[in-house]
Amino acid sequence: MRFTLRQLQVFLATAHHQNISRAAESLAMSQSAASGALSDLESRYNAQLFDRVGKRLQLNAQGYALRPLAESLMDEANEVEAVLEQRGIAGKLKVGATLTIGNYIAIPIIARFKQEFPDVDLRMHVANTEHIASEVLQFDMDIGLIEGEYSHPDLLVEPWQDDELQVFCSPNHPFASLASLDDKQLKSVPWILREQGSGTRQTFDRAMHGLLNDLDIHLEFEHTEAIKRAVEAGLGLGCLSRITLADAFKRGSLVPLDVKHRDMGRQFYFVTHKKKFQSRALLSWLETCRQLSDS
Amino acid sequence: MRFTLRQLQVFLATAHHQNISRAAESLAMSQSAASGALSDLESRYNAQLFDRVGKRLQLNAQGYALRPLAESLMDEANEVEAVLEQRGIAGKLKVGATLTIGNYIAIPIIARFKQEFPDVDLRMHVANTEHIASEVLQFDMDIGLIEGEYSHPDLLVEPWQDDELQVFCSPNHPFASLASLDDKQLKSVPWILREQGSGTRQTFDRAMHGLLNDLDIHLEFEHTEAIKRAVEAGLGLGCLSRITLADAFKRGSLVPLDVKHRDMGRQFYFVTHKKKFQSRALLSWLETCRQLSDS
DNA sequence: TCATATTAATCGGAAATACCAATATATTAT
DNA sequence: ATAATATATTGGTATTTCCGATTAATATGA
Repeated sequence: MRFTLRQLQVFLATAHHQNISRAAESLAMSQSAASGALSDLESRYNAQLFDRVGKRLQLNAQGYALRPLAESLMDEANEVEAVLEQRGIAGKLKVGATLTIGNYIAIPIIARFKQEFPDVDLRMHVANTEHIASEVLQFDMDIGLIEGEYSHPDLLVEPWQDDELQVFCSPNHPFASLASLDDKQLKSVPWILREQGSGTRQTFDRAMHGLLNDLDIHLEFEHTEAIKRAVEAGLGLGCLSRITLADAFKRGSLVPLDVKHRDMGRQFYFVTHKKKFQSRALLSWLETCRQLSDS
Repeated sequence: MRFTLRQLQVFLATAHHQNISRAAESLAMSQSAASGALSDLESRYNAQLFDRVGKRLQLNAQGYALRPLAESLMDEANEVEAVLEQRGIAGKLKVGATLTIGNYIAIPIIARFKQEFPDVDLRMHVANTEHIASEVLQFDMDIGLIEGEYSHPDLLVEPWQDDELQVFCSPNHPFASLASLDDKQLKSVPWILREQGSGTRQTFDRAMHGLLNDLDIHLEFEHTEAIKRAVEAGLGLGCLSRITLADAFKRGSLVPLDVKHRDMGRQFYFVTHKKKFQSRALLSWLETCRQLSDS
């Protein structure tokens, strides 16, 4: 073995920041040491990991090939260190989730996980599917919990649990007492929906296929609470994941509506990087997720 | 990261040899350096990896927990180095196989594999199922190809391909012309079989369940060729994997016999260590195995 | 366009580390 | 008890790592 873990750390930090100085800073070492470590790694193997265009460090093909392996190696080195330090399951775990999942489903999971594994430094970041996928790809996030379908050669996308959208209105709405709605009725009223690009909207659009151009999309919000309040105020019909509506239905502040011949089903997925080492913290997180969605 | 790859190498070599001096020798370093590296690793983390009983170094609980992770880490470090050196798929691959598999099935696989991946240093070691499993457990072997069922919490045993045993006799034997044999006939003649403990014998015993005590086991050999020659000489009936008999049947030097109500089916398995890093060489080997057993 | 800021690479020296040979110490075998 | 075998320790040397300072090259902005 003619490289050191330190050199790999420098390589990874540099790939991350695309900047030696900030990489050095993040590793609490001098810029010269980082520069030296990197060029040492390269010259030892007669390899170019970065293309130096001016003072810019651009990861090249070989560096690109190295990155996932190096990342995985460092994760594993952390596990080794955990055993050496006789720590239990500990470490950092960066989880990304979409709005619906992060605000509703993830909350009880986080509670349970923190209780079972208090030594894991868990960070949850809420963003849209695409953003989460790209962070997982960049190794900036350990796992993503997403709604929309997403596929990429380097990503492992695993179905996790089923979900269904639910059309709803205020109790005072004329539709509130109807047994079910047909296409004509759907076209006759204003809608209040999540914005384009969200997983919820994606599913809605698919479910309303063929009808989409005729629908009156009155308002778009980026948050489920805003939509619920707008619908409550009688501004129109809404369509959101059942999970976000359970409370409102129980209280009677909103009313579920049955829609004919429209499939509102969808799935939530785990998304991870294929080349990433599966740390014990990550495996425990997955385990906790699965346990709580079975019950 | 407060440990080095070198220290981990020393740890692993010591765990392997249970002896610092030979570990040092295998790493081409002095005994004192190895001793120093190991005690450095231990003192840095205030950890005991080995119990020093007299001059014996006995891996203890913590060391035992560390070993699979460390082993996996080093394997992955080798992959990293392969990328740095811009090698293709290369490295060492130690394959263990039982007699039947090693001498018959593995030959064409090895030929194909060497042709496709000439840079992999492939070593095949033939031994019985139990021995192979224990070497895989000790990380002395990357993968085992076994016949018998075998289970262990740290081992991953994956079904690979089907096989069937075949009863056979010499062309001059009175049974040669019979359409099929019943239990009474099976009991009336001497048998020439593989020895107790072999996978082939294990399957035979299971197939002959209820009849076993009444069978006349005339001879036991450790090699299939010996059994075939003895049966050819008219010394009795044999029972071996079909694969080892195809040639003899084609030449007419041996004759297959049909046996009623006896299930001679069995399976071959891949066996690997759960915690082991799957190197590209190993994955390629598995791929080659699967390709050739499909066709 | 020219000055200023930013950044990567390089150099010299200090500190830390890895290594070896020799030696001391401990255990097993005869 | 003695020889043989192993591990740990010590002292000394070579190597490596790192920092601060400097230099060279590139962006930024007036």
